[in-house]
Amino acid sequence: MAGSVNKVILVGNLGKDPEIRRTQDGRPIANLSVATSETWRDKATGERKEKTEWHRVVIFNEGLCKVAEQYLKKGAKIYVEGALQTRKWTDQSGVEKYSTEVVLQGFNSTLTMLDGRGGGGGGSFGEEPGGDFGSSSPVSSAPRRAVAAGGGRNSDMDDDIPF
Amino acid sequence: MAGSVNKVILVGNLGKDPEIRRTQDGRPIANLSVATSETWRDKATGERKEKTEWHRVVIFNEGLCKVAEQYLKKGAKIYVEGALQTRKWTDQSGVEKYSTEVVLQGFNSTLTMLDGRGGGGGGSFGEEPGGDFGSSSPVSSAPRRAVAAGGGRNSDMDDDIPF
Amino acid sequence: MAGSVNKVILVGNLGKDPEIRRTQDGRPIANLSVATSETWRDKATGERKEKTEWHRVVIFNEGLCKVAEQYLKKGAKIYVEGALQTRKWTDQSGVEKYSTEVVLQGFNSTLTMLDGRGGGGGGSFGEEPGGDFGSSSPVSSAPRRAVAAGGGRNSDMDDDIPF
Amino acid sequence: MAGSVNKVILVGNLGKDPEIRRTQDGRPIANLSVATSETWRDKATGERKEKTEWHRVVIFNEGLCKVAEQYLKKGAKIYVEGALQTRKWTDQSGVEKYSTEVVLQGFNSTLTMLDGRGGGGGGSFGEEPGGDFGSSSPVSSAPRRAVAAGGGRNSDMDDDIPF
DNA sequence: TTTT
DNA sequence: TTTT
Repeated sequence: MAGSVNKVILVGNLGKDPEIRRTQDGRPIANLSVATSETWRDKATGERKEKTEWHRVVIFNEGLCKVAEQYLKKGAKIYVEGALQTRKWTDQSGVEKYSTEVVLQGFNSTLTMLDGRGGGGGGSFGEEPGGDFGSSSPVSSAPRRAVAAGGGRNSDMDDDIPF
Repeated sequence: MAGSVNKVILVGNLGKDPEIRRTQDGRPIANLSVATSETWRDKATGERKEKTEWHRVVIFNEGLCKVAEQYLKKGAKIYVEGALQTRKWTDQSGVEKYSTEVVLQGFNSTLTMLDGRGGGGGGSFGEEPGGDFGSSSPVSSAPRRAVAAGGGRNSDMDDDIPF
Repeated sequence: MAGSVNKVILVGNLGKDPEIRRTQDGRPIANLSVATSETWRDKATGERKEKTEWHRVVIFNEGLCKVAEQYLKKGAKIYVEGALQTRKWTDQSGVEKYSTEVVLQGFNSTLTMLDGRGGGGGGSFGEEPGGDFGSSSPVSSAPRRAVAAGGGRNSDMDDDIPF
Repeated sequence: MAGSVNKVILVGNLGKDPEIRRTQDGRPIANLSVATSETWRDKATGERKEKTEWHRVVIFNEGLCKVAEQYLKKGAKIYVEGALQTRKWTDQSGVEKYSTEVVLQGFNSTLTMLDGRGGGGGGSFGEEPGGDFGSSSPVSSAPRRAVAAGGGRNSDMDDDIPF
């Protein structure tokens, strides 16, 4: 079917370090466990409640895998944007299982660090038009939007807020 | 954990009519099967390819359940916004299974019809502050944003586009 | 600042046909007027109200410009995903003005047709890794996610959906 | 028009402390200046570039205004979800101007703190079904999704995560 | 099971 | 397993 959208947006924390493995032909795949949670106060008891949801995030994008490997650690807060995908597999006892994952692959995926853990402050990454991240400067090399537009903009935060 | 976001946005088509059931205390729950798909052309063969992903959408919100029951049919195109939730259950053979669903429940859920099937054109619905949809006019009664702002706006589409 | 997200998602209708112009070096730019609207029932009077918001959408992405030019018409319903950008300009009387637009440019932009107007049904498009859309088959050539990837994944959709 | 979506998602930092004012009838309105930025490396020169975009965010929701007033400070990193709205006004010289803002109002707006500045760690807030935030415990009282709902769902998170 |  |  044409005309559809499949998008997941998460802001959460890593429950453990990223796990990186490789396909037979050498492409990296990163797996993240991301926790999001809700807190609320029970109306009846007044008690504070919390529920955590765990998300399996799978990164096929090579550049984003590098970012995950180099910069993400257990506890890191991230923003991820990907697509829902349910995968069927058979466990060792021959039982069919399904696993639903948030897949980062292709043009409309994003991974952004929201804290400075692991040294260096947050960074934002997405699939770039021409390939993967340059090895020389993986954090900042992402040639995102051709931002040439709007010449003369000042990015100093303290003295140039237009409103 | 505080400071997290768990959001799914889908635009897709219903694979079958909504299924409505009720909890023991009478609250409705609607289940939708929503298809999204990707199409692309195989680089090697030039062949046109397509992959469909099926999403289980569960609506706990009473007003949105009514909308689903009354207006949605197999084939309908919808926009849904909800949260990811993975649920554990045990099948009849005692095997533990997990099911991941897109849950519409609470303040930040939306269901919008994008075509006119079932009679009546698209409509947009979200959880309203004060409760469920009024029974008298379920489609249009949603008191959404207090739109009083911006007085004097003209909603004619043909003669009042400001740019 | 690193670690930021700037995203706009609209589902709305075109108020007029797309306007295509070209930069001095020949790159196309498409301008769309997209209407979104809210309807609600006034709590006091019970009156049905509606407010329409108009959005200026600017497409710098060459492939999406082609799509806009060839497939979009006044009245078409679309899904767009882009970024907010405010631009400063000076009118003929020398008065400084600001214009805020939804910009589709770069990797994280999407344009999807949600109806079949203009002949051909909905279609989904995004910036592809390697460049612009192939001229031979602009609609379907978008090599989106390499969906075969992920070794062992089964993309048959007819016989193994879990619900 | 029915069947539309108008959504803005930002992750960015406050350029200055929130500005709170009140309507004549005493309802609070908070204005935030939120910066998002893009960084990239110039392909020709190899130079590191950055462009900052400033967003005017206006909060009409009373509970979220309280949160802004009490917890947000210049520099704070936040997640906001709202709708685009363009407002027309006339300046002191009688010149008509337009201002486009991200409006948080009504059911589908969210404000989440992503760092602990100002004392207290991140927190997540949205419009709750029944009214504004309780004054006794503004941070944690948000009765978000009634998470206990969904009979038979297991919300224990420590021992049954599938990955 | 949808849709194109 | 995270985080508060």
